[in-house]
Amino acid sequence: MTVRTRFAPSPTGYLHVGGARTALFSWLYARKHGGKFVLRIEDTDLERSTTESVNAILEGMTWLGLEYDEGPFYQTHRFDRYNEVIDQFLEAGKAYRCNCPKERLDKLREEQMANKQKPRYDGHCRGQHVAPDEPHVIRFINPQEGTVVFEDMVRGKVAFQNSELDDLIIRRTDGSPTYNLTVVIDDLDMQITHVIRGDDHLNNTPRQINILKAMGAEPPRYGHVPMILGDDGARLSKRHGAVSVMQYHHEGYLPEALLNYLVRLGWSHGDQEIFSIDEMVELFDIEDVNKAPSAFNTEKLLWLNQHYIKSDDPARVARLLSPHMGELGVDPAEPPELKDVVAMQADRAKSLLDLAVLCAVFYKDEIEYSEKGAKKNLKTAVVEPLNKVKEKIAALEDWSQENLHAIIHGTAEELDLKMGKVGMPLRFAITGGIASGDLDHTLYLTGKEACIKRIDRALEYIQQQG
RNA sequence: GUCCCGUUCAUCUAGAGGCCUAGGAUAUCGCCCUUUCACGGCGAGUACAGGGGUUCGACUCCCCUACGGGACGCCA
Repeated sequence: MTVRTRFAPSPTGYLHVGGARTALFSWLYARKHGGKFVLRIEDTDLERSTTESVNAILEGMTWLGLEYDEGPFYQTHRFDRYNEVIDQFLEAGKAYRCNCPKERLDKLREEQMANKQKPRYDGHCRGQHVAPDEPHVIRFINPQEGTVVFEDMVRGKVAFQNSELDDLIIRRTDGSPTYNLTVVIDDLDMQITHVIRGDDHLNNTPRQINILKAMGAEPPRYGHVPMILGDDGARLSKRHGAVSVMQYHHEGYLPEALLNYLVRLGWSHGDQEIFSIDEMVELFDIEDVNKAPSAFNTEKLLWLNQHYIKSDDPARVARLLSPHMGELGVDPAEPPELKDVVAMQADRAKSLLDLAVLCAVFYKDEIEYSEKGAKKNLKTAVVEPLNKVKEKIAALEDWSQENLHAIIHGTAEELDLKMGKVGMPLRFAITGGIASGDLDHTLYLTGKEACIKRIDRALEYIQQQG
């Protein structure tokens, strides 16, 4: 039997990190077992479903690289099939029409709550004859005795009393089928073998198993993964900041960093923190996922992002960085080569946004000084060393890091100054205070012409300050 | 309210009855490296929710309590 998993979001918003993690687990499970990963769009809620949301979800999956093998399938295209099953149920006496007015249902619920009972439909219309042409819903006849037991891949054995369940609606008054019915039919028709989903669905599982049994089918295996909480331990929501996967894209996160972070949330493999996609596929096991919800921690995500920024191929990082450079108004196509700048600057960036700022100075005509930095670094005392370095640079024919290194150190020696007295103002003159790598490396990438220009400008600035 | 589920450092986690003086990672702090900022290296503090059992022995098994989350919809 080939493994078939699925991701089945409802298109009522963007792809959020919780959904992304569930999708990742599902995808990993399929990949690990050489199976198929199916994407299904659960859009039976006509009111709230939008194509923008579908696109947003697709976009998020693509960015993360969670490619699906089949789909996307839309539930709205499958109404005939759902109705077929509902009609069969009706014929076989496994479902019935119900015309209980809302008022009756509300009252029932209130009474049950007052009696400290779980609110549930009382089966009032079970024996009644409701004519097909009057407004009605269809309810599934749920067994009222016995227990539904299943072995969940993450929770272990889970049992629900049938007496806790009621006759749920499977077709609305407007004729549209409802969630618990459609998932069951789809998972069956799409031959899903392993249903990996958020644990907010745990309570739906016994109902779905009962429907499946009524169809004479065997239930798939289930794995309910705990949800993700915000930093404060409360359910993740917009007030926690970025929740949408694409938001992370825009904020300069690498997809592999988010993936790595997400896979470690609720799952681990010994002491290992860094996982390539291949390692995830090889090592991940849904059975090892924790049962408890975990809190999303941006600090750790940031650490992983930095890790990938500094250890990925600089050429690749440069490609991802380019658009962000453009946003800062510089053109990274000009020399120096962006990948060289990235190679030098990557260590100090936690995001591509940071990195863009760090790299932009190498492409600007005019750099800005921070007031505090200028006050500290550009004093009359530094005029002499700056001038000297400038002269030597101007005379330098072979533009190499080694020669620049020699110039800087030579100047310090000649003037009998400590390295810092030469290096600090020089670095400030060249970068305007932006952190960068070795001074000679920084000068080298900045280029001869720009170096001279920037030193001149610093000297001018000092003169103006008097 | 009822049902279901969960609970190890601030956070993510290791732990399958003796390996635990509870390990790793992030964050924090300190030291080292260093022409800056980082990176890197080394080090520090911080946790088994509480109470009862079972056992020679419990973070690990059982029960109760507390706390947290989920579900209870003509949403998915």
